Amino acid sequence: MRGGRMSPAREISKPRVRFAPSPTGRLHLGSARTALFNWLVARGSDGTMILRLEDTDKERSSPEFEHDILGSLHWMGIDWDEGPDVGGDHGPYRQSERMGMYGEYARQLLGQGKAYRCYCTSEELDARKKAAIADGRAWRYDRRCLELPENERGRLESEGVPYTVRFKVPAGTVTVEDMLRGDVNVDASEIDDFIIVRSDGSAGFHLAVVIDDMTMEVTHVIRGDDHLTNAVRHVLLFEALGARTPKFLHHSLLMGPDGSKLSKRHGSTSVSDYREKGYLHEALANYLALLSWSPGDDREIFLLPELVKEFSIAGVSASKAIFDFDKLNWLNRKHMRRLSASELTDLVVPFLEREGRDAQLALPREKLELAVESVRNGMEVLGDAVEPTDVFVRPAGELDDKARAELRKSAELDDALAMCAEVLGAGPSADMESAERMVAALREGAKGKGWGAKKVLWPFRLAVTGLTVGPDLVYLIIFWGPAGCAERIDATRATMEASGV
RNA sequence: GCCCCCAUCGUCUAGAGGCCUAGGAUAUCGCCCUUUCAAGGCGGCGACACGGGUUCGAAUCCCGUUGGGGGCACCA
Repeated sequence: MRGGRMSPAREISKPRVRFAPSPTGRLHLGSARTALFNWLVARGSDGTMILRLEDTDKERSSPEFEHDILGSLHWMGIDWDEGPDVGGDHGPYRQSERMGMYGEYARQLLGQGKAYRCYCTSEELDARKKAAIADGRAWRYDRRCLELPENERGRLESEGVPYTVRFKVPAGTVTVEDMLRGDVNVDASEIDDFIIVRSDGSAGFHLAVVIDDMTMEVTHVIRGDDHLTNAVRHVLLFEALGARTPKFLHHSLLMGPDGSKLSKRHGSTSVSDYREKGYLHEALANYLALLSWSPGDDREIFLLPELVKEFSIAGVSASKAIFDFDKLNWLNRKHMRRLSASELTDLVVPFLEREGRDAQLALPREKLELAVESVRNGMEVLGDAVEPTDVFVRPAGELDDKARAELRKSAELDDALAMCAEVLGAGPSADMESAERMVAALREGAKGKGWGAKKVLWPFRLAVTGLTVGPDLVYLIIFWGPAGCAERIDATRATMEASGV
């Protein structure tokens, strides 16, 4: 928490914040974190959350991605008060629908001499840039079109040569007031005259963002560190437009395990990937919040409402955040543990469906819940319930090789299994308590013979399930019932005899 | 290359000049529990990047170095 200690989120009075993704891909984990920070600030201080789609890049934007972004946000529990789907007083909320507005402001800047037309083509620019770099000079736009002779300008205009509009960066020092990093000062000479209107007449990113933030009355711009230098341009634009500059907070970027910006080569990076993998939305949101934010004490498990209550900008760190898959897994476990058997089962069912586990799905609901419950502490993600619950739909008497070998090794197998049959015969009921009593009785029985408990319990597992690994014995007893278990043991014996033991 | 940001265990972090022999979590290792796999309990390993200041005293403040990251598009 080096960067700065500003007022807690709830001390900000009615902020208007926005999350402004561009629909050029599925919602990235890093963007989700940005959205979460914005949302926490809004919800923690009676503010307004705005969702704005920055879809000015027609080539790369798609409705499919837009759908994924809204869906992923909703899944995480993030909502908004104004946005493309819910409307609001400052709409429209898609930049593609705001183009007319940008044109007006661009004309205003042009009229005031704060911007100028540039007739340089991309090719010319490219060539001059290459030349500059070859000469070892830093390349910045050379202002050729700002200094165009009048007659030349007139000729180009009358010929209708396409042009871009560039912002005329004034000399001086620009200060970005960042809530996390303090004042960031940059000399304007570092910034070249950037393009605010493209040659096709559409607004560029910087113009669109600033006009939107201005007209949407955004008070706090919370976004990634990668925009810190852009903020310099934005401050310049706000000033040129005579608008109040919002407060900024540039949080650190999400990195992969190797320390570079989290990207596909580190594995899955979209929220929907994690949803599909079987992570709980509570766990993902919790984890994302914990990257760069800390409550200041040892607590780590938070539900969204608790996060809203606890989150404060003062607890946000300015340093890098590496995405740690292990810790996410741990948090997912923690959050799964809070779920009831019924809730967990609801979440597991789609995974059983996806894997075509018809047999499990055909189970009566309470049996399925029991099966899921019995394997829950082995689960890291929801999909982990699929394979381990197979044990409950195995045919009786079917042995895998390891189980068969273990059974053969057992010296007093017949005695042990006879004891199992006896104990199982003692009770028809199949609740947790009586199942525990039966296991206890098996232990007692073993003790009575001077054996360790394993001598009886191990063959019990092997004979009932035909496998060497599986859920706790009490679950087996409840699932099949004492009589069912006894039958399965008999079936295993028959198998053993048939194979000549 | 230029500009900007960042710097505590492998990772996420606590730390607001003396509460620091630097705390927690995760990962890892070991032990315990134990019918299997886990889970759980207990314990171990493990960090203030470096160098200068300021100060009675620095992980904390300042400067420099190094390292990492970001930006320098008619992408956002």
